[in-house]
Amino acid sequence: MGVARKTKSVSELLDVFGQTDNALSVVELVSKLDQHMNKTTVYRILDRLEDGGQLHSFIGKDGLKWYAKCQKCSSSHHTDLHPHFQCRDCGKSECLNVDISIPSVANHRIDSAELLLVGSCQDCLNQ
Amino acid sequence: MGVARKTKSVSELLDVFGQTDNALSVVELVSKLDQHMNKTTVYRILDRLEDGGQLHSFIGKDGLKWYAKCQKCSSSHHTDLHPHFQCRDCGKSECLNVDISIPSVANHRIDSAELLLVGSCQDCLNQ
DNA sequence: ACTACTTTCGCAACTGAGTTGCAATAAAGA
DNA sequence: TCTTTATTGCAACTCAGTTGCGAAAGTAGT
Repeated sequence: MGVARKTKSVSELLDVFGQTDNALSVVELVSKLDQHMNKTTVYRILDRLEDGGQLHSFIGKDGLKWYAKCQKCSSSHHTDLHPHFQCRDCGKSECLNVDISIPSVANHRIDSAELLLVGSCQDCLNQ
Repeated sequence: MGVARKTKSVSELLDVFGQTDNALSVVELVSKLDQHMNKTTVYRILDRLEDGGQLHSFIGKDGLKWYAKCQKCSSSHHTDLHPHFQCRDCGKSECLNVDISIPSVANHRIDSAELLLVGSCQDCLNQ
């Protein structure tokens, strides 16, 4: 389905994603939008935006959920297969513009893959 | 540090891992060992075993933590870098004996990587 | 075996991310 | 404007994982 109605909450959330190229954790979004909407609403809108192909999500190294804008994703399937990077120092995550190859595995059907790289980002290396 | 004392609980937990080559979710372990030890104990022993290099862990597609036996891991760093597979039908996870190449990323220092493949396992394909 | 020391365990209470049900609200089309 | 239906807020809940502390059990020394 995705988003059916352009509500104020939806545009506010999209605005936040429009202001950055980084991925955003749900926790961060909920607290950033705390004055504007309920956390349940944040969760539900993120769901719908992912459903509609505007956002994609991944699980960070600590098990928390992150969302980022889609570049080449479609609602049917996410063609924009790319790794994600998470900085162990500052915690920020980002999408990487790198192609990855998914190994084929005997006797398994692979539907999707998620590669998470953990290390130090540029900002944290320079200090 | 790892495990300093060979307690009954530690050997029971290692026994469970000895009986399978699959990865085991913490949730599964806690419920399987429910009659034998407290869940806090399970969490703490798993921590110590990972610390000592006997087990390694990864985060499943739903954000839950999984553990598996180490083959070539050391306590200093896990040299046995391999992807993990999780079946979207039955939920089971396993370590894959496949080498993966970690892309290098400009202006980032990569310390570790985690590749999770999601799809259908052999058992679920055959039914 | 006994003692002393230190790690480990159980318990109970807690934290925090994510979910659910339902009544109230607000888009969008007629 | 009216009606329909998606969306929102709220409050309560679920459940994985954590914490503090007193009790129990390894381990080393004698």
